[in-house]
Amino acid sequence: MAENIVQGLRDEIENGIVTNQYLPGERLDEAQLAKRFGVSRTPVREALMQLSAIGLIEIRARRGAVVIDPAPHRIYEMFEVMAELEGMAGSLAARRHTDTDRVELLAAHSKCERSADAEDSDTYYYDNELFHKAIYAASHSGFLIEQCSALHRRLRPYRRLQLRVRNRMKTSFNEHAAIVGAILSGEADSARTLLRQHIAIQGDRFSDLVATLAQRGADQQER
Amino acid sequence: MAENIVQGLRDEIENGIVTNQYLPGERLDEAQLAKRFGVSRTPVREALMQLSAIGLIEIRARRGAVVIDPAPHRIYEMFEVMAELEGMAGSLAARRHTDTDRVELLAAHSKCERSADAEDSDTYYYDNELFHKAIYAASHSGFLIEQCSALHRRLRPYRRLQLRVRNRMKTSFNEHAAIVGAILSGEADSARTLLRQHIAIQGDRFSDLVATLAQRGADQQER
DNA sequence: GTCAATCTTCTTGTATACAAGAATGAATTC
DNA sequence: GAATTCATTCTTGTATACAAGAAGATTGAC
Repeated sequence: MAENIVQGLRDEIENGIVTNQYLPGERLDEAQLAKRFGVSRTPVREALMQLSAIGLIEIRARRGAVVIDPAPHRIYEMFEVMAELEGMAGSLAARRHTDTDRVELLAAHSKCERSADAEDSDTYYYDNELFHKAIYAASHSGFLIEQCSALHRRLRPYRRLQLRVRNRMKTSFNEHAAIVGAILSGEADSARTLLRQHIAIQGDRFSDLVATLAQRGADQQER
Repeated sequence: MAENIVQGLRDEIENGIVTNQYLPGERLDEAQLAKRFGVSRTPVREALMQLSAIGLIEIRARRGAVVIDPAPHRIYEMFEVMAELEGMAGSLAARRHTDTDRVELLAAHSKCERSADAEDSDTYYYDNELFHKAIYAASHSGFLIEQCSALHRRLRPYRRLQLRVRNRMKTSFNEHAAIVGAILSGEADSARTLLRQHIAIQGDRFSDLVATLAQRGADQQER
C-alpha cells in the first residue's frame, strides 16, 4: 500500500469484495475502514467513490456505501458485452498484429498449455488472463484495450468460479488454439466469432451455475 | 446545483470542459474552483476524481488535474468501439423489442424527421440522442444500456461538430430510416451492420475534420 | 400491549487546518 | 553570463473538526 494511499485502499477493499471478505449487501463503514487501515476518513471516502464508479459498491446519499449484489442476469449481460468487445479485439488483432504481438500471443498460449496439462487451475487462471491481454494488445486500439481490461477485471470473480467445472480448462485451451490460429492467419471474422463464443460460453456456464445454486436453495427451503 | 453538491460540481465542470470553457491541457486548480463555486475544496476534489474516472481529466499525483486533450486517433478508437456496441444494441433490439419499444423508436424517428426537415441542427442533435437511447432501451440489456450511454455521453462534444457538415443531417436521417426498418422487422444482422456503419461514419468524418484542420494549421504555419 | 412521535445517537457530508512534495525564482559559483 | 543548487512559495494530500440528516430507541398515549 505504498505510494498512493487511496489507490492502495481501493485495491485492498476491492480485493476484500471480490474475495467475499465483504459480503454483498454489507455496509462499508467509513470510520471503521479508516481505523482498520490506520488512515483518516478522507482517503477512505475517495477510495469508496472510486469503487462506486467501477460499480462494485453503491453509495446512497447520507446512507453510506453497501457492496453491490449484482443480479445474475446483470452478470450475464456483462459477459454478453465482454464477448462482443473481445470479438472486436480479436478481429482487429487478426488484421493488425505485429511480429512482437505474435511472439507474445504464442508465449501466453504456451503458458496456458503447460498449466492446463498440469491441471493447475490457479496458474491457468493467471495465464489465461495474460493470453487475453495479449489479444487486447494486438488490437492496437488503446481505448479498446482499456475497455476490455476494465470489464475483464470486473468479471474476474465470476470467471474464477468456472475453472472448477470439469474439463473446462482443457476445453478452454482448445478454444484458445483455434483463436490463435485465426488471429495469426489474419482471419478477422473467424477470430471474432471464435472469441465471442469463447466468452459467451462463460456467461452460459455462469447462468447454469446460478440455476443450479438456485435449485439447491429451493430444495433446502422445501425441507 | 441543488441536492448533491458533488454531482452538481461534476456536471458544472464537465460542462465547462465539453464547451471548451476549460481548454485541453488547462490546469484545474482546486482552491480556485472551490472559491468560484463557493464551496470548500473537499467536494471539488471528489468531483474532479469522478471526472478523472470518466476520463475527461487526468490527475497526476501531487501535480493537480489537467483537462485531457485526447489524441485524434484516440477519439477515432472511441468511435470504433461505440460502433461495435451500438451494433450490438441494434442486433438485440431487433430480436427483443416490445410494442412499447416500437412506439418509442418510431416517435424518436419522427422527431428526427421534423428537425432534419427544418434543418435545425441543434434540435436534431437532441432528437438524435433520443433516437439512439430508444435503441439502447430496446436492447433490454441493462449493462449494455449503461455502457452505450456512458460512451455516447463522452463522445458528445465530437459528435456535435459533425452536424455542421453539409447534408449530414439528411444523410443521418436516411440511415436512421434503414435502421428502424431492420430493427422493427427483426433483421438482427442487418440492424447491427447498419448501425455499426452509421456510427463508424462519424469516426471517419471526425478524422476528415481533423485532417482538414491539421492541413489548415500547416498552411497557416507556412505564411 | 401496541403504535406513534420525539429525542438521542450515529454516520455521512462539508469545511478547515496541517503536512509534504513540487515548481519556481534567486543567489552563488564556475 | 550561464548553470546549478538551495530556499521559498504554492498546491496537493491527509487529518480532524463541525454540521446535518437518518436510524434507532425510548417514552407516552390510546
